[in-house]
Amino acid sequence: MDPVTIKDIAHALNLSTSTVSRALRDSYEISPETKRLVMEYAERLNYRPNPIALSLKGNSSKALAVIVPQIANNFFSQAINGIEAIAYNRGYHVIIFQTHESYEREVANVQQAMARRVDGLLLSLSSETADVAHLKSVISQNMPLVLFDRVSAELPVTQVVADNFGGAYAATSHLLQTGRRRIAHLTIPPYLSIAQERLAGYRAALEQYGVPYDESLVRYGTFGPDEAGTLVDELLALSPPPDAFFTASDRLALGCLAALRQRNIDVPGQVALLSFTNSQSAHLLNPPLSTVTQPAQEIGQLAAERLIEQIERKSKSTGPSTMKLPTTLVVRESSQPLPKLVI
Amino acid sequence: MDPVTIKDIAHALNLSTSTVSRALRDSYEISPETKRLVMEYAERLNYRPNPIALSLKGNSSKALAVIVPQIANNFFSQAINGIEAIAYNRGYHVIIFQTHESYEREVANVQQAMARRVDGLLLSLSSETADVAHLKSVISQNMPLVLFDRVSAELPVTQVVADNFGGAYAATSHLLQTGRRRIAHLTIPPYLSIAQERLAGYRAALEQYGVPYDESLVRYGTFGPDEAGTLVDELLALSPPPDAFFTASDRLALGCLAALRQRNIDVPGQVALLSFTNSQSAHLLNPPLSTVTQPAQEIGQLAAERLIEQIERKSKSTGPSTMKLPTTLVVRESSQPLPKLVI
DNA sequence: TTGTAGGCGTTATCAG
DNA sequence: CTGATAACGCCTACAA
Repeated sequence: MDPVTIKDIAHALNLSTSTVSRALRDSYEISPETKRLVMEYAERLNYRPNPIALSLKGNSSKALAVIVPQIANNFFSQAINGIEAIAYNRGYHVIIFQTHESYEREVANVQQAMARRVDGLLLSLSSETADVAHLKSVISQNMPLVLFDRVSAELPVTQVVADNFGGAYAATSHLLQTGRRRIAHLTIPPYLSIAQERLAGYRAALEQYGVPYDESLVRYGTFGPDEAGTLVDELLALSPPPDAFFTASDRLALGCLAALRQRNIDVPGQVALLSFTNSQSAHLLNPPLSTVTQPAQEIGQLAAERLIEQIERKSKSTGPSTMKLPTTLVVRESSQPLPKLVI
Repeated sequence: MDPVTIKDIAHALNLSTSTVSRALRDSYEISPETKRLVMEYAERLNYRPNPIALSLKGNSSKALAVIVPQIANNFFSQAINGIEAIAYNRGYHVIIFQTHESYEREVANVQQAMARRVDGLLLSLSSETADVAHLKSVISQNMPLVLFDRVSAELPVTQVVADNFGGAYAATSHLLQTGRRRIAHLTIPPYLSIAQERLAGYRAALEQYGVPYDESLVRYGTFGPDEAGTLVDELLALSPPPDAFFTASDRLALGCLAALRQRNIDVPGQVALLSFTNSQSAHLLNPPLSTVTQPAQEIGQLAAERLIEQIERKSKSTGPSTMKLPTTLVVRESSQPLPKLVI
């Protein structure tokens, strides 16, 4: 019960493989009669061209590689959702790789994807990645590449990100407007572009409000298990302690909230909490979590669209560009104005 | 800067392609000297065999298809995480397809995967899928297939699921033990194996406690947006209204909680809420959500392992079997005993 | 020990 | 209009 090939059809119909091939592609040089014959027979046998043979021939595999740190993460799973939707519509398949935040794994995955002869690469950097030589090599081999979310300014490629600066600025401003002055920033490893941009937005807002930047209020997580507890403790030990937390991810937000609750810190009475997050249940938490939301699915879609464009018209007409999608600040109870102002 | 091929190496070294091929595979019939030469040169040029050519030749693509209803779903993204981990270790790649709960899309995806000549299929049925002819055809073509989570008894293949009956039984028993008697069951479409098993567990527990089964307390969602609100309203309109909700998914649990809260229903005072869920923040909700958790990642891992076994020793030594992984009931505040017993 | 030839499924080129 | 042939990259009889 092996798959039907053109050869099978040719044999059965006493035609040559080239005639059958042309008939199937509805070539103008084939007689209507023969076309009909071939088409019908192919239909009956449920003929499907072998995409592997096509790839080998045409140098196009109709497959995209998606390389992300973690699939089991609200942001990335939503982004992949967007990518898959676009890819499917354009006839591409999506091959998934996880780096598990490891640089080595990222390099290995990129090589594997190249070896697979994918038509293009969508990538979000691991938190360990400081050196992007492996991606420069990808570019020098003319492999279409689009970065999303965690990008690198060193790479002259199209990049799709959320407006992290704007989101962090809005978040911090909101906290300042509601009377907070000692705003801790709990964030992800500093190599990451998004960490830098969020930090910049945070600092810009502080400056705008004349609040001096205090380095000791900024802490970097490392994706370790239960790290939020430690960081929260360190911050609470400061004097004066923070009156607000601005966290940079789902994980940190939930970890931070759990830690605060466990230590019987009143949120938002003692400290407010506001986070970058794509968690579906932010509004159901106690207290509801104010958030800056990234349009994860749209980022995935846009990145996939740009990649496919790049693949299909290999003309370098449009150079690399960075596309920023707006984030959404949603204020929920947890960051409402302080009853009595601190300072 | 095209990828290096065996031919390139052969040319450069004045050897034939077959010699190079054999040298690279470390064949015994090649002189150590030649081997060294070839190996070193290949190394320098960073030669990588073209997997597409290998596939075309060998009939093995080293790729697995994973077909799920939705990637952006805690359960599935965790399961895929497990799948990818195993696949990566065994040298397989993972190609992702989403059915978006559509039967047609599922059929199309299965065909695409077959056309891609993947080595095996991991699938979780869409909620619309009543007819599994497309999968019988997969089996009849000798394509390795493993179902997980949403399975079908009609198919003689290996299936990996959580103990849905046991989980539902434990959940319902817990609610009964804490004094609830009118337990509503808000669940997913009835075609799904997991819906049936959960319903069976629910009924078994009721029977065990001598509480008559009331069909009007069971409602089926359809993955529509904001459907929980309607269902909750219908249930609350019953007389007597339910004193507990047992929901079958993340989505339903969060939707239900939001609806209850919006209607100012005290949870767990008026109604308790307990759910099948893989949400990472169940313990942070207000009130903390008691849950039955499926070992999503382990299900993915086990399914991938079984599939790869099946692929690699094509011997049909081990027939199809159904593997049930235990679920975990975690009781949190929301289903604590009722202060005053309802009856 | 190495080389030659054929084939995996398809398409493109060139002849009839 | 249709057919033979070569090629994509690799492997494997079979020859030498």
